[in-house]
Amino acid sequence: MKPLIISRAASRAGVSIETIRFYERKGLINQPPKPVSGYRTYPAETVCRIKFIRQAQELGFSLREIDELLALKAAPGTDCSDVRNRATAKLHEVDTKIEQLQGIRVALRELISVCPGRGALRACTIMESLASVEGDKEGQSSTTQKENTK
Amino acid sequence: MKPLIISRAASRAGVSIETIRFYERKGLINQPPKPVSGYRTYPAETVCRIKFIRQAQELGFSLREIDELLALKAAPGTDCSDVRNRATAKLHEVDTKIEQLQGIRVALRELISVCPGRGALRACTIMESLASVEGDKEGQSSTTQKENTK
DNA sequence: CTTGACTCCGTACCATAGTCCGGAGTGTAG
DNA sequence: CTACACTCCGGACTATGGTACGGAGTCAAG
Repeated sequence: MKPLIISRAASRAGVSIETIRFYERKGLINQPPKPVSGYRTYPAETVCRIKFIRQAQELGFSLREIDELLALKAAPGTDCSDVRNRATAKLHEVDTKIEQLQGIRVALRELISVCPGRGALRACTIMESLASVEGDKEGQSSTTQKENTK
Repeated sequence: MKPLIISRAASRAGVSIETIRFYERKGLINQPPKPVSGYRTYPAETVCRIKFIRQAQELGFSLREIDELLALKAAPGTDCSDVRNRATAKLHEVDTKIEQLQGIRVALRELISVCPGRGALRACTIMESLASVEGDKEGQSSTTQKENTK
């Protein structure tokens, strides 16, 4: 049985070697001790852990969040509800993002449907509606420089 | 009439001073010439341009894309269809993003609904399904190291 | 005419998720 | 035993959209 050196671990996990090193630097996975001479060998758990990370990424979790998830996994007293709550929070985030994008979609559709689609740019309603957003005369909520700059 | 120095331009456009400078560095807006002595004054067009940028950002355009949009605006022979095509392409991107997020949503919902929601982590089905993704024995599509690393 | 707020400018830094590089060491096939 | 491929390692670089800093100059009020 060939030792699980980094290249094999990477191909098993479906990531690049660089990604493994990156995760090691980020503390998402442990770097195996370096033998006195030779290459590091990775335990099979590391491959699982990387797959876990990729799965969670596909669900929209950031590496930071995944790190927390993995910490929960390691903590002795973790309750299932902790994990479930995180999943629920993420679901809400995803919902919000979808709503925002749907708003964008509506705006884009509107823009496109109204645009004549040919002719000089003068007549382009898209450019117009992007450009003309007049009517707000600064200083509504900003009294000083500082507030705006903060 | 007070001169439109950067702080006033920023508050009128609803961005920070730093953002204006950043856009100047990026070439999205022109930096007004510096007077021999004193502060730069911005033309009103710059404020409009910044508002245009923010509007387009809200529609999901990146700064790079907005730069192109602005270039179109400036080019003499630009046809309205150029702009329309970009908006349409962006609409497709947004649609794709929404679909991806909906896929994520479905997966998260499924995970959450199956999870008991309480009890030890051992029993947490979310963790389980994230962790157990066995069945792919590396090297399906990767013959060499290089391919994986690329 | 001083003080305090502001501008100007380059540079460095933040987060996110990696990717690439180059030199030195190592493992193995021929 | 010698190539050659691979590992190890730190550090630099990518893209995105800004934010922060520090010192020098400037403007306006008191």
